[in-house]
Amino acid sequence: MEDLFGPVPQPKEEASHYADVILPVPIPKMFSYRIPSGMVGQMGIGFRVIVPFGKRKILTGIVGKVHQKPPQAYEAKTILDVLDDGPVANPLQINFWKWMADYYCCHIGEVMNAALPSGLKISSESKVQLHPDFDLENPGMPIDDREWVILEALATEQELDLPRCNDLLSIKSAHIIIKSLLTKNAILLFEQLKEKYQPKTETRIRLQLPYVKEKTALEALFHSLSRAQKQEEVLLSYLREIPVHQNPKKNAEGLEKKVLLDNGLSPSALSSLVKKGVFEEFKVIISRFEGLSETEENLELAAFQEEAWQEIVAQFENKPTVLLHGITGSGKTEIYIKLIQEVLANGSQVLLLLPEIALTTQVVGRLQKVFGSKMGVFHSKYSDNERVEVWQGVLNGTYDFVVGVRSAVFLPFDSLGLVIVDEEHEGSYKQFDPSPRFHGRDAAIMLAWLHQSKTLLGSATPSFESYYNARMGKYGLVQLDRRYGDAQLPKFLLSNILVDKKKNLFKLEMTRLMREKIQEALDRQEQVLIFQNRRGYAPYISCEDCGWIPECEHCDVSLTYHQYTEEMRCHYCGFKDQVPKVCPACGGHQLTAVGLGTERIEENLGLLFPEARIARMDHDTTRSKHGYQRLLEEFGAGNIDILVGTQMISKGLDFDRVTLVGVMDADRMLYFPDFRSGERAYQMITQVAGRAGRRKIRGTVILQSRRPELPIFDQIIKGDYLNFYLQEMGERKRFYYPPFVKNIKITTRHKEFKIAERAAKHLFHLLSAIEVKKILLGPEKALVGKVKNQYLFEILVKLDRATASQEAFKKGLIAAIQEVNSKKDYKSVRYVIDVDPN
DNA sequence: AGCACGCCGACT
DNA sequence: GTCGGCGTGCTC
Repeated sequence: MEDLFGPVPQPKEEASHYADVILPVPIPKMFSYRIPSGMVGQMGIGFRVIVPFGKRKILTGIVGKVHQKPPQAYEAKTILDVLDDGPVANPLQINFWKWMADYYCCHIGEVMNAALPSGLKISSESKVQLHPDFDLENPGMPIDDREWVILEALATEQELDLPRCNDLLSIKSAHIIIKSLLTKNAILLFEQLKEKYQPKTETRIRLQLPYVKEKTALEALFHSLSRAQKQEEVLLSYLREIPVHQNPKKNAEGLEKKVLLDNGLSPSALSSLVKKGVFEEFKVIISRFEGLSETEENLELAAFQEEAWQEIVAQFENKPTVLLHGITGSGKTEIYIKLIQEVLANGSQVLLLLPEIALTTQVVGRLQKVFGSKMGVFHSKYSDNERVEVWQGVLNGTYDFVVGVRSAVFLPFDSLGLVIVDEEHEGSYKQFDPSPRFHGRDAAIMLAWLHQSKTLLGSATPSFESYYNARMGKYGLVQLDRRYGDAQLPKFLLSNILVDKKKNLFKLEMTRLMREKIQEALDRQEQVLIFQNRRGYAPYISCEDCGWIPECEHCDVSLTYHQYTEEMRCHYCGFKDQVPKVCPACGGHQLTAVGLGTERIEENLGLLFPEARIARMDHDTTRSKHGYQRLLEEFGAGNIDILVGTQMISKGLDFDRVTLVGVMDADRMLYFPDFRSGERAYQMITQVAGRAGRRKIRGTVILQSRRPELPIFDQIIKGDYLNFYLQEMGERKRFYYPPFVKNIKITTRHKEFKIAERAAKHLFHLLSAIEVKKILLGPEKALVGKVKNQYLFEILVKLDRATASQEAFKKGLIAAIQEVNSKKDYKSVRYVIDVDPN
């Protein structure tokens, strides 16, 4: 503070500074710590700090606020250390975290946990060592046998971590013994902090300076090596790669050890040369990502794309969010590229979100050709170290443009100019399990808003929420209804399962039409995609005599039969069991698989088309990091004739030779007990149909159905999204479904049915007293009423779309949960709040 | 969420 | 008697 007379003299006792620190614990507040005076200038919002927490824990947190108000109710502990020279997160990110915690009713620590790659978190490990004043020969107090075990180990090993102590004593927790030794002043406990992120290094070799500077030294060296043939070979080989005298600079950079030894040289000869001081071994930090250079120069937009692009730019003038509704194959990617190039040229950053499955595909390769090494990829299959490198790449400006999955919204952007959410309607944008249960698209819109920038949503089949916002004028709307290169939309054929069944033409789950069309495609050497949104062999096994169905021991669901591994698995908790030989209920021998999964379709196809090469793409065949990529390459190379798959095959596959797409059970998706089932079915079928005939030949799509007369099929076939939307919206309005209301789902969870139920009822009662316009449904046993031995009850709340009433309700909700939780019967009940559930 | 503390039953 | 089971409360 300054006045006319210059700086105000500092008071004698300097005011203490405090930092409110975000810690990775699920407690809904920040924690205030005192900042040591020497540290004040070295830190601020977004810095990582190390703080003591509780009795013996040390945590890393991020400073969320700096102030000078000492806390009233307690004595603040002191920050132990600042970890970096600069902030790892900027103030804008912290605001983003706060918004997310508020909107999704979770704790800011949980948001931080999700946001930081775990490589940026620091783990603390407690270790013990002998107390320097302690005399092993003369302890001066009674030491029992188990204590001696620890002390003797410490005499030889200097220090021990806690798991090691447990091992030594073969007990689960040694802490009682450790505590006793501590009080006897026999040992000391200390914390060792470990940075998890390890930069990737490579070992390089270079010639020591004397041999570079003076030719005579090198000559003398060769002379002395005349009797060591292997070493001479190494030296010669090195000099062949790096002519040190012509190019001493290159010697300074050295040669990668692996490359040198790849020439079939002896590693031991090299190491003796290193020992002699001829070569020097050193390590350099390298990037985990290969630098790729741009290979594609200019892209040409078709006239209709150019038009759409101009319209998007124009709409951004007065709307922060624009929805690009473009049919499959209309070339949305090209439009994205042009927009991205423009924003990057202005010096701003761009984030492109893709659903998880779309990220591994051709889209990324395509973008890489255009943007090269300026583009970062943020993938869910990346290791922590790789994630940290993308994070730091954004921080230091290596990556101005990132393509990533939903968690890429947490990267440390400081000047976003544009956020694009492709396949905006995809349900997988919503994080479901660990909190924060956020929607990638909605978070992206918020993020863009915080950066004062724009969001483009792209989809062939927009979510009703976005379409509604666009039609109401809240978002801009741009339509693209032509395919690139004027490829034709596929021809749809509805095939009636029931009719074929009657005529006995329904064989191995396929109608005659389906079988004929597949055969025709095979005859023409074209490729076929078969879609069934269910993995495994069959949803369940059933006893033909008594109807018994195997169920999971821990969850309220039947077990899915996987033929390949010959076992039954629970898709909720992963429980596995062997298939019983006889029915445990009646002793019957007729156990048969009921229903249809991808595995069974694969098998059926093998029987019907024995000469065809068939492969399957689902969660089970693509579990490994490159499984997906490999299948795609095989398919692209034409080594596969028929590919069977789940939704995985509906995303981003763009292959010329696919002319037929078969949907095994088009009705299945319509019967989910969920208000979105119609929307989902439309999106799914349209999406997978879009894989057919993306080039010259017109593709064909066959939908097998039991009820082909349903209007939704006609709408899908005509591509009449608007009519489908309007019709469904009538229902949504009548029954108060989103987007007319905002949903919040609250689940209570307890290992006892009655307690979970009663807690839910109690909560329901408290919620109904909140003075906000709302509809409360429940509490009801969840659709899957038991998961992992915990019973689940759900309450569904429908709220007005107005932000104010949502905020008021959420406040009341948190208070209500706290009140229920304070009752001693319900202490161990867990609550899950899901805002905008899927 | 961890983790300590504290109060109970099943054993060397 | 002790070990270790889990219910309860706290974390700046």
